[in-house]
Amino acid sequence: MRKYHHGDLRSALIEAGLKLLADRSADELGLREAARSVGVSATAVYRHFPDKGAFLAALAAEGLRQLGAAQRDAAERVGGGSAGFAATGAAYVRFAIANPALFRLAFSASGVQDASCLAPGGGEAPSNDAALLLRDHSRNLSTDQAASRQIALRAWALVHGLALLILDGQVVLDDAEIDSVVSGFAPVKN
Amino acid sequence: MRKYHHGDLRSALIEAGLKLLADRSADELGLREAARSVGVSATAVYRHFPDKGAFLAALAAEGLRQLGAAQRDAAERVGGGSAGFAATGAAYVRFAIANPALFRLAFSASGVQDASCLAPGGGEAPSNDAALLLRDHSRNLSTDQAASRQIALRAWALVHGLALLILDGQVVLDDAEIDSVVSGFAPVKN
DNA sequence: ACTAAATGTTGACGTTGTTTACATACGCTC
DNA sequence: GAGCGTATGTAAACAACGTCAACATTTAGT
Repeated sequence: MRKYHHGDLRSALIEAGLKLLADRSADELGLREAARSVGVSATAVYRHFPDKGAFLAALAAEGLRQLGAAQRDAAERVGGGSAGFAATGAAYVRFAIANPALFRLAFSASGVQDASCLAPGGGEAPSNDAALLLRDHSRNLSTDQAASRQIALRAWALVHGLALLILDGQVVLDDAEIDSVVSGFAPVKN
Repeated sequence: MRKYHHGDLRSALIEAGLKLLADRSADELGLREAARSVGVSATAVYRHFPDKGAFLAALAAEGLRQLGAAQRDAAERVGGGSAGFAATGAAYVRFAIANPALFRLAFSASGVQDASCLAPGGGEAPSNDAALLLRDHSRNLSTDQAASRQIALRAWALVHGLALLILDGQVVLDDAEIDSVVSGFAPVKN
């Protein structure tokens, strides 16, 4: 005997969406499918999200949160510092491998617009842990603003590219090689 | 007075597809839409492609060809060598910016499976110009196979990540800064 | 000229995102 | 507690999509 009102449909949908993203990609994920999997009618979703994009954005936000947490954990496990920086990089790539669809979604253009802490003029404080860790670690490596921006940019681009090349099957790396590629990163004068 | 037979529908569809990818993304691109835009019925497409995936794969292959050509041009324009390597990197990022949907498609997992020249054991000869340029330039920087693989990996990851971060709006860079980030790349001992 | 293959069309099926109109349940005030 | 407004869920419908099956027309080879 199901109740007419679900209780907390919004979170249930998000949880179901995350579960579905384990084997489907984000654009194979259907609104109706998500609704079906929590046992609710297709259009009930629209009481909690204006459209599919908003639903995906919510999933993306959750993905970003999980990524940040994984990175923070990894950095603390090695005692922070510059080893911690490398650890956040490896954690970034491993998170992508472990959650391909969620990772992709978190950084897709339709996702939440503000993973970025790298607007040209320094920008505002990043709103998520992943970006915050990147900014702080980069600042530790150089007090000069332009230099630390370059460091952040290169570090982010490196792990982001590596992650996606692996996800797309363009490149095949074992765990050790991931560490080696990521930690071989070194700030360069320009 | 249109003929019943089109003449060369396959190439016409590909051309139309490329044109459509200028403002739609690859999964917003519809088979029916492509067919419509060359003035042919929806199902005519199936005489030339087994399914939508095959159509997109053909577009991806063309994208990869264009990317390789742009990189080769760029490298030759600066006289090859290690400046040429940097030029291919910048060209990679600029191509992505100029053709976002096509670039994404070219490297999506469903695309042609072999942009990669970076299988673990050296792998086979790459089948496209982009990968070939990467391999050759990396080999010029180190005769040691493992080292040149690392160089290629890092270089590719850097430009790939940078390109996608820019496309996804996670990061905002002007032209000069792209050059600076890309050419600041330096091989590191690990 | 006849036939077989290649190519294009029509119509249909099941799926999707979304809208509109309607139904039910919760929480508030009296 | 009765009544009522709002939050929440449902049902039916629409257009668009990918794809299949059956049919039509054109081309090419004997």
